[in-house]
Amino acid sequence: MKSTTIIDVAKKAQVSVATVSRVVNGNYPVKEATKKKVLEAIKDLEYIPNIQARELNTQHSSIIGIIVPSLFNTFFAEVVSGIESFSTSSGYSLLLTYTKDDPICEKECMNELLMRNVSGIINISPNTERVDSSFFDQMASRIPLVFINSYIKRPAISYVYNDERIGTKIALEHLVSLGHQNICFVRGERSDSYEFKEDVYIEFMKKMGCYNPENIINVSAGNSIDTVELTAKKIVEFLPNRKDVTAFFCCNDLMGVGAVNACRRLNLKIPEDISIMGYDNVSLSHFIEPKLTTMDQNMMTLGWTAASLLMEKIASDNKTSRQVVLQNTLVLRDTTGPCKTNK
Amino acid sequence: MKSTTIIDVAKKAQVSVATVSRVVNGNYPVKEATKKKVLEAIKDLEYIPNIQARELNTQHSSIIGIIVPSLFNTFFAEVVSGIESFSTSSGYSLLLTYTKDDPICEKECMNELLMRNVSGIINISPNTERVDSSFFDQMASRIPLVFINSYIKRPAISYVYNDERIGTKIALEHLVSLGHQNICFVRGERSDSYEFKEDVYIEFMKKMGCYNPENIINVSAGNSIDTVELTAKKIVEFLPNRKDVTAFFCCNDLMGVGAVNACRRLNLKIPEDISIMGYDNVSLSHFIEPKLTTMDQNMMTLGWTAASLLMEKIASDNKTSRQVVLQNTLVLRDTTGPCKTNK
DNA sequence: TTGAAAGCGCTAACAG
DNA sequence: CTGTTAGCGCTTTCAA
Repeated sequence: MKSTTIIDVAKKAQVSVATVSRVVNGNYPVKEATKKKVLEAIKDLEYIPNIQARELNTQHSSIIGIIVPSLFNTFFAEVVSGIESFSTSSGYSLLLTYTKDDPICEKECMNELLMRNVSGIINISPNTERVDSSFFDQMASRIPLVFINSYIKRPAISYVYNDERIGTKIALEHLVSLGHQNICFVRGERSDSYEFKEDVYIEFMKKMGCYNPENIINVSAGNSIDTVELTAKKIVEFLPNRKDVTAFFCCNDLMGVGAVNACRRLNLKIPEDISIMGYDNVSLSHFIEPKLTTMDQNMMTLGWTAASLLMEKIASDNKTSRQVVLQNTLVLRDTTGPCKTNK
Repeated sequence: MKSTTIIDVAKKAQVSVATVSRVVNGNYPVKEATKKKVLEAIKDLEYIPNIQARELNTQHSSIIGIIVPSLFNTFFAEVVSGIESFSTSSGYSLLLTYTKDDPICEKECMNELLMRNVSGIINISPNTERVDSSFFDQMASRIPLVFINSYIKRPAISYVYNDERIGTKIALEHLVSLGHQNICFVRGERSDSYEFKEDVYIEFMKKMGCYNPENIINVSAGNSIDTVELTAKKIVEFLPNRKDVTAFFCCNDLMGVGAVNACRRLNLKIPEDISIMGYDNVSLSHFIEPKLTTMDQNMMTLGWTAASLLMEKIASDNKTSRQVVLQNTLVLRDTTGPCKTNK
């Protein structure tokens, strides 16, 4: 499987390899007649340039490394699409690695990408708190790094994330504006984002004078294939004993959909009897009916911005870092409505 | 951002680059003391070998190119996970490209991967009928190619696919066994898999003596974020004029969910009034309620097998090809039931 | 057990 | 405008 090289083309066209290189890259003047000869030879030989060799030479790579926990959660798939939409148009390709939610694996991914000489790395939902942060500092000094939705900040790394504190508040205010007071908080375990949201929730509810710690439900795994069903079961168990609850705030859309399913099983009408807020606005949230009211996490923008931040970093030879904060916006759909008891 | 090279290590350890290479690769004997010196230098300098240079030299690559239409349908994400589970353990990385359902783009992806010198390409759901098949032959002669769920077969390409003909038949038989006769076929455009499902459908319905070309609905984009809604709208339009239709066979689960939504909007009870079959068994199919009856496409196995077939091809220097056929199995859930008019 | 050196395919001075 | 040549970082003969 020996492939044709620039030398073969040069021989066939009876010119030097430099000339071939010139017509391929179009970066230096070449006489029209010569160019034609070369182009012909390229076509005859079905020559395709070897980018690896080119990039070894130019000391420049056009591959972006991506680190995701998995693609199973469409949140990540949507972010990757956002990255792709930016990077493809700038001539970059995507090298994809999986952490499987394992910090050790995450380190390996980084090393792997470094060896492959990618021009930069985008890490979606890094496990910063579980990996020695000096590791990230060290990495950041070697290669442009952009983190998406990371909670720890290091000076040499660029970040894009949503302000989920404000987003949570907006969501809760929406429910309150509809007259809800007994709002149940549904979360998963082991993610800073749940902690943040819970903090905001507790403070908010206390200020309203209707905080009740029993209204916090933890469904354990928050991003697994089982999250929907886990949530549904928990709520089917919980709700019958808590008739006063009129709304659910769910930390992500999987939980939101689980809540919808639970209420259906309990023969509750949505949103007449009970209101449900999701979070993320993954496609699932509008695939189901009633369509889920949720907070948009701007996945496409997240990915797109991450890619553009990475380009900035590459352009500045990794000398600059920047942070971009996006705002979650309320996506009003069919699962929230006026509180029954206040009608 | 100059990174440390093998030369730096050699200098620091006061040995030749060849020796460093030997300890890095562990493929030739090196005296213990020397090895220790080198290892120390590597650690001090935080040396990471440049795989691009290595592979340029060894004429061997350890990257697998993947071509997907998009990641919006989790079908693809799940297949990619299957590929990943095999390839990572064999030391291969994944270069991901998107066709956006565009045959031109698909060709570009192939070229892009070829230029990047990947060791082989896995194409998930190729668009074979719209691309000049000589293009694929030509590609196959240059680089190991594995197609997943492809329609056309070329001798130099390896294939894994589900026998969707039999699967489609099983699905249709399931509907017929419930008494359905006027079964509507819902497909998208531009994918081989729709074509052969339609073939089977037509033949099947003709044999039953109830084929009606008007019962074939094309929702256009079959794998986009809009597929669910597109399908729902089409069916909401279609169904009121076709009261005789009692069941839908949908070419994938996105369409299946769209059909469920449509029937709900029309106040039809599922499965009492109407039955719906999906196809794929993506997670979405059991996230919604009623949970979708569907055909399992073994996405993980599909991906895993594709990767192993690719390894075979690489090992044989692209001299051998093989085909693996998997069977779709019926996943009985809540959206199919006895035909009303036959009750 | 080690080093010197050729070369993987390509680009970019430099010289003509 | 075009050819010659020196590498990019690495592996691997071939000699020592």
